[in-house]
Amino acid sequence: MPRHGVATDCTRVGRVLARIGDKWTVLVVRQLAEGPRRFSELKREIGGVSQRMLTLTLRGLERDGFVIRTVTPTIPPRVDYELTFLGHSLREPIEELGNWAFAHIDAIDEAQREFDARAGSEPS
Amino acid sequence: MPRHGVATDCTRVGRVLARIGDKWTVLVVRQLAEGPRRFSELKREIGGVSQRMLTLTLRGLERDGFVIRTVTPTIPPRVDYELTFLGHSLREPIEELGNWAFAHIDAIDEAQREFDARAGSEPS
DNA sequence: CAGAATCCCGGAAGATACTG
DNA sequence: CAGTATCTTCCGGGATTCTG
Repeated sequence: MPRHGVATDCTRVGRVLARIGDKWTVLVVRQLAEGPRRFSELKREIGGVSQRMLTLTLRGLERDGFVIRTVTPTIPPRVDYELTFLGHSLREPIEELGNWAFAHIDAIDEAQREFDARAGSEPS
Repeated sequence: MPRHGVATDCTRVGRVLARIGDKWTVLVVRQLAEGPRRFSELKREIGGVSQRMLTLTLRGLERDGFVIRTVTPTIPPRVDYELTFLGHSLREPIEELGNWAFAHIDAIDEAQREFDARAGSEPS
């Protein structure tokens, strides 16, 4: 069993964060967690995402082994995306983060308000 | 107790991810987890970070209430940073993520190699 | 329908120089 | 020592257009 502390190897955590920390990945994973989705379904359900970014996000997830892309070569074509086992396992740490965010978001908000108030009233 | 699913509210998770998902935050938190640090200590220990980015990262963490900044107005000046209680609580989800990353990084690496191999050999 | 290709902009982030 | 200021470069990401 490898012994590792607070954040394990920086590089590893950094790479994972670089993936799930981007703008759309978490939203996509959340939708796919509820079942397979077509491209247009994801686009509609997520809302605010461009085709380009949805494509890039899905490609990244596919490359990392989080998502499987299934093409049905009909006309018009149909493409389904679904989480792999690895993709599903990613839900746990994301959910943890979500729970943490839910629990502490108010404290963060207030800290920000206080900070901004101080910054506004004590310039040089 | 609020009931919330996979990723809680997107906005909340998104804001937290936007903070800890940036390039340097996790590295800084990891160092501060081991105890208070001076600016130059952080800069040296982290390595590769510019003064500018370290400053901005610390300001962001301070604003969010994760870090306390203590100035000792000597000459030369001395500034210490330390995690707040909120900051320490952030270590848990980060560590979870670290553990997850540690456990699955090999699978991700191989998925990437396979994907890249396919992409290289099956162009139109 | 599901993208690929192209153009474009704003912000992230690095390098450098200066300062209390 | 611990920043701030400025400049520049780079890239994420949006809008639009085209295609099998």
